[in-house]
Amino acid sequence: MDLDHNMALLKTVRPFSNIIAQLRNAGLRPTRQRIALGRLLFDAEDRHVTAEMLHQEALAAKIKVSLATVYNTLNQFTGAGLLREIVVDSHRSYFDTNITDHHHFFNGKTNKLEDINSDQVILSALPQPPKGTQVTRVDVIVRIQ
Amino acid sequence: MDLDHNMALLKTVRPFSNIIAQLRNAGLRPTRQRIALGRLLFDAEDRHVTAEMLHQEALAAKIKVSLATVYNTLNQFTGAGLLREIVVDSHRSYFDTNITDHHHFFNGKTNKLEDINSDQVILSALPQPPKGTQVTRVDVIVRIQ
DNA sequence: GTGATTGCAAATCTTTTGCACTAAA
DNA sequence: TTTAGTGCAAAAGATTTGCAATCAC
Repeated sequence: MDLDHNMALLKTVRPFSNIIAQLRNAGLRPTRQRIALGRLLFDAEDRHVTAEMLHQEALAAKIKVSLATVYNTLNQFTGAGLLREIVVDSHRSYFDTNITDHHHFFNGKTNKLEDINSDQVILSALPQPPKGTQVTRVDVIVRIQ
Repeated sequence: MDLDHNMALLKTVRPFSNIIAQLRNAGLRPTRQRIALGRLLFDAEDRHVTAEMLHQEALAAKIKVSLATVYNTLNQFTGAGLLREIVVDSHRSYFDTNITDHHHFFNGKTNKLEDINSDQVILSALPQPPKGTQVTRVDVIVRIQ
């Protein structure tokens, strides 16, 4: 039995998500809006969205939700560890559904993010953090054109 | 007033930088505002500033300059290669006077940046950029608390 | 029912821009 | 004199917030 094939199958099967359970687990009431946004976000492969993008997508899918609620929801999901914010552009916030350890390509022409698997980047030396501090995360951003 | 005295005075006033020549070289007219901001930025060790910070600093130094001009100047300096923009916070732009190849600590508690010398980070593996693109820059941000 | 959530509009914050004025060449 | 640069206020974007209406439990 081929492991890669199994993994691919798992990802294919993932559309039956338990977003409701995830929300409850995070202490967030499973409201219509949160469930709908959660499905848009998690019932697909790894995604990188801005609030505006997700709002447009929701409207296109006939989900009635305000932009303010999209912002609030993205922030709540991030606080709950369901999303990760990626800082690549000082004018816009991107949110990543892939919360495992990994890095990013950022295309400055298309403004699109792309995941880099953590095993593709080897950081063989890092400095000691300043006294009294500890490392919370290391982001590697490969900017491309 | 004799010439030697003038030269001595000039040296006293601008001990280390020649911002006027740098500006001319970059095709930017050496105006009173650009010279003053340039001195604040470059007559010191490596600095990480936001527009608001530099504006406050200018006002404190009795330099009459508007916030809009500070923004414009930071962008022009960056375009001319005198500064580098560092993206660590999706709500604010930081500018770094160190334009050599290096990386950063970003303290999430104090919102302060600190340089990491490029020889302190060893990236021994990086993925191939996607077809049709080329790497323009690699940023390593070590987030600390 | 009650407490959390939502929608909307207004507020806030950062950054850019239009235009008349000023200064550098 | 000619053109670039500046200041100001207004505009533009992104994001947050206050509050009444609505929804989940």
